[in-house]
Amino acid sequence: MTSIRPRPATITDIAKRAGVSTATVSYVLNDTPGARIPEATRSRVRSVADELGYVPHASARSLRTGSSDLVLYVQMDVVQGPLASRFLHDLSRGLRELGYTLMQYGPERSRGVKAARSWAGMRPSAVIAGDDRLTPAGIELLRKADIRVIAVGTSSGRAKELGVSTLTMDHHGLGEIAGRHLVERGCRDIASVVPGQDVLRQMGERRLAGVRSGAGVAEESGSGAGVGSGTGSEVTVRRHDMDWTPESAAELVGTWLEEGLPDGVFGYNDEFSGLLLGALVDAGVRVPEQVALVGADDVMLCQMLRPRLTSVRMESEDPEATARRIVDAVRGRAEVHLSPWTPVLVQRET
Amino acid sequence: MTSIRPRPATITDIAKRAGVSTATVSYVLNDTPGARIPEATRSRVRSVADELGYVPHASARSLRTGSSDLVLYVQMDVVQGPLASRFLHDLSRGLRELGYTLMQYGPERSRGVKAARSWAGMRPSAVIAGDDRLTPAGIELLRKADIRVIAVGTSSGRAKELGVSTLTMDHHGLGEIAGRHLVERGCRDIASVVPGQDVLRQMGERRLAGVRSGAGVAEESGSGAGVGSGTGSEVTVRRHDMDWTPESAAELVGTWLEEGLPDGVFGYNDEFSGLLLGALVDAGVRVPEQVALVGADDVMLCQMLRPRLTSVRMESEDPEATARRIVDAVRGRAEVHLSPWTPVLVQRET
DNA sequence: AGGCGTTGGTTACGCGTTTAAGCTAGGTTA
DNA sequence: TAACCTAGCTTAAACGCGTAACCAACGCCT
Repeated sequence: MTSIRPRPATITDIAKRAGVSTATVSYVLNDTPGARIPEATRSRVRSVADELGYVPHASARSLRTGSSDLVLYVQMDVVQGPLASRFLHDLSRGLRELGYTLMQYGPERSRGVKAARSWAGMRPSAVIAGDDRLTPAGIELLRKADIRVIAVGTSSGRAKELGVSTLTMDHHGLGEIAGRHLVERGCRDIASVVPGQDVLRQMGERRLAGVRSGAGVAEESGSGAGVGSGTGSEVTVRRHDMDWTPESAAELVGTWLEEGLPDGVFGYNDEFSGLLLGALVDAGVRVPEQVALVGADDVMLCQMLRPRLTSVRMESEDPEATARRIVDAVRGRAEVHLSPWTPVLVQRET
Repeated sequence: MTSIRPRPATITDIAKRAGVSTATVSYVLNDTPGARIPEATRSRVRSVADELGYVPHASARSLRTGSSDLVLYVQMDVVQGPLASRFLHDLSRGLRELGYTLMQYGPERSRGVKAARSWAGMRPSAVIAGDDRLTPAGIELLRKADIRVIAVGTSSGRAKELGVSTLTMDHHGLGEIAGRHLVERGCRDIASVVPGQDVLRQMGERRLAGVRSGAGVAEESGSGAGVGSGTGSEVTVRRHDMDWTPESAAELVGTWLEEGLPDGVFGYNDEFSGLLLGALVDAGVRVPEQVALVGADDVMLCQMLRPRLTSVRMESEDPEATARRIVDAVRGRAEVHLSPWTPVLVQRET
């Protein structure tokens, strides 16, 4: 009370005041099994601790025990939107139940060894990060510090080889669903959008590949033609770059009007698709009569647009089970490789 | 190398290997001013540190120095969406430049003393949290631990009295802009939407009050009538609850069709407005001819909808300055009370 | 030769916590 | 009576780091 600088209470303070040693305080406050402390002492210590507003010093504890309860989630763009927040929520709960604390770090712009070093500094039990932030050297550094690594990304390929746990999203499968749907709907000239932006581009490429595969078009057929599976008629899938702006959407639609309108569009995303839908309506194109449109993620936006947007949603069959598996990886029990979401078509009006 | 459990290198390891004392290593690695170490020794120490993959133990350091570089941002629903992420980005950068590390904690469900205790455990320099998570007792606990508190919320009232820094959003002013705009546009029967959901409701109430004020209607005029400012004709503002679902939007529009269509709607939000727009179009209502619609936040969604959604956007005049002020609060230099966003109307087609 | 300033370090301690090991008083057993 | 338990503590040693205080050796001046 009289001290100028308020110094938080320590177990030493409690010990003095309760007339016991610090060890006793520690035993009481941690309910250490095997410690023989009579109830009278216990309650005395506890009430003093309460009175002093004691709160244990996490740093000191982790310094002593050598391990922290911290799990670092390095913010990334790989998994985003409602899916990410749902996932984060489940994960956070699962970890908390096991005594871990999930902390989000970022937005992070550094990568590789430099990033790994800054993560390792806080000696977390595990790091969950986008695989674009991880390099072999960085992973090695973390492993040496006995920190588990979980790489999140589009493809588990590289990370898997490095022996870290992975969490992937099946963008290819998502694209396949969209491609197949469009072909079944009768589309023969499909346009697939790839975002120009850095991180999204990779995912766009994978989704594009998926659309091709779903539409029964050979991988490398650029803007060429392939044979539609089953139907026998020709299906083409062309790739188009677009930025996340209304102007870019209008420009792309302009290009289509010149070069010939596709009859089916996979907009990469609900958001990209929303912009495209607006631009198409502006151009007087009737959706879905002239152009069918499929988005992805199934966000609320789909239900705001008229016509309502058809979308491919990533469904998690059992979020809790996923969280549990990740917790396993965090504890170092196992190296897990998960891809816990299944793409499902949500058909609406476009 | 031969150790089973990989133990991260410490300065002691480096010291041994470089043939110097730990003090020297510390001096070198921290570039301690005033320490007289010749370049030869410096580089030797550094290379050994590199070789061993040394990374300083954040806990040990903060234990020693008594202060951590950690700033805790407790996730909340009060400030959300694109505004929040932009803000977080600026803040994170500003803090990093000053040597702080911003960490997001949450989603947090506990509150009061219990929450404060768990935050205090990691001895951060400051905690930034929604004011709905803070109680006087919790704030007191944090203050005793010499941790700065920044309360984020709709109204700085309560928190200000408790002597913590505040960061508020002028929801009332936002509503005012919307209300004034609708009246100027000729609307006389205005409907203002308030979300049913917990956290959003408070903000909805404030925005509603703003709409009333902007429309020149007395505060407590429920669904009664007031005198339009300047025009002399009567303006009414009615309040409507709605959930964030398409069904709820349709229901509300249904109510309007029965009770009489308003000629102006403030949808609380772009998202709520988007749902309403869809429902209105479904009902054959022409927007904006029959009903003018104003959202808020000015997210990309506005440019996807047709007609394009008019919105009130919160503009930050100087994000960096804001970040700097907050950093001041974090350092304990000053108790700041900020409301760094100005509502601005972005007129589009609705 | 003695005093002094500078260079290049080292020693020693404390931060708050956990935990293995020891110690004491009283009771039980041989 | 001595040896031996056991309950109920206490002592002391870490953990990794920062830093004030100290120290030896050397060059230089008087």
